[in-house]
Amino acid sequence: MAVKELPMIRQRGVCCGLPDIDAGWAEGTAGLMKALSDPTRLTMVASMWKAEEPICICDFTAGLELSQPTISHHMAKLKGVGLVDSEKRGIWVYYRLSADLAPATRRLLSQLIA
Amino acid sequence: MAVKELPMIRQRGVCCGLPDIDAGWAEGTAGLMKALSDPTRLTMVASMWKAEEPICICDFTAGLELSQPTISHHMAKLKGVGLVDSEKRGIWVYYRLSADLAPATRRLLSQLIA
DNA sequence: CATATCCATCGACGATTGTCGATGGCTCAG
DNA sequence: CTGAGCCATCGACAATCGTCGATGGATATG
Repeated sequence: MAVKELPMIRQRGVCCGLPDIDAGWAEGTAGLMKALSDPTRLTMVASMWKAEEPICICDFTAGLELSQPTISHHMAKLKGVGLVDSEKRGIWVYYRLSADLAPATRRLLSQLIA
Repeated sequence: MAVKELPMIRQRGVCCGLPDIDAGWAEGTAGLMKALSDPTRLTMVASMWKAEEPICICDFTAGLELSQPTISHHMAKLKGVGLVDSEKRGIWVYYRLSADLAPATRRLLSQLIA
């Protein structure tokens, strides 16, 4: 990321071009970022990442200081962007990071979760 | 990320523990994610990343189909989390990715922007 | 069956967000 | 000085978000 000099000459009312940024990429990536933009959801994702085994919703409800509907709501958002998979076992529902995460997403998480 | 087996036995009303996730990390990282959770801001960041030279606000206003106050508003958010630096030059204001981004943040962006 | 636990969904609420038009401060050209 | 262009800030608005209590379905126990 070498930083070039500022352009010296510029006429009023005349703007230069921007690099081409794919709108689909921006939309999709923003969706993923939005899913990760809440401390609670980030904590859940990091927990599943570090635990490397499925975690029961009841454990999140007990561990984080939030109501059960709120936990469910956050988990639904993570599921909505395909970050997690769920598995029902008896009366419990276990969540884990999706088995088929895109490699880029996996690298992103490994970068994110120290 | 080997996925272990589900716990077989579990008593009703008894929950296991969660991995320890630092609350400060969650809060801070969520803030960064929130800054990147909008397609417009993501496009701006990617533009500055790829251009490797400062970009004038007027170029964003011309290139993205949004009003000038909206562009300014988004840029202010990016500046708020320390992602960008600004430099006034005549009647123009140029923005670039912050010169002293945390290495982890830089790696994150390089991972994000294909 | 009756009861208790776990969980998702619904409906509601205040808070935050993305967007815009209007305004005013700078800065340069004439 | 005057006018015009660039930009940040303000005030407003609809939309979304995070949170909760209430409800109901599913499942296991007795």
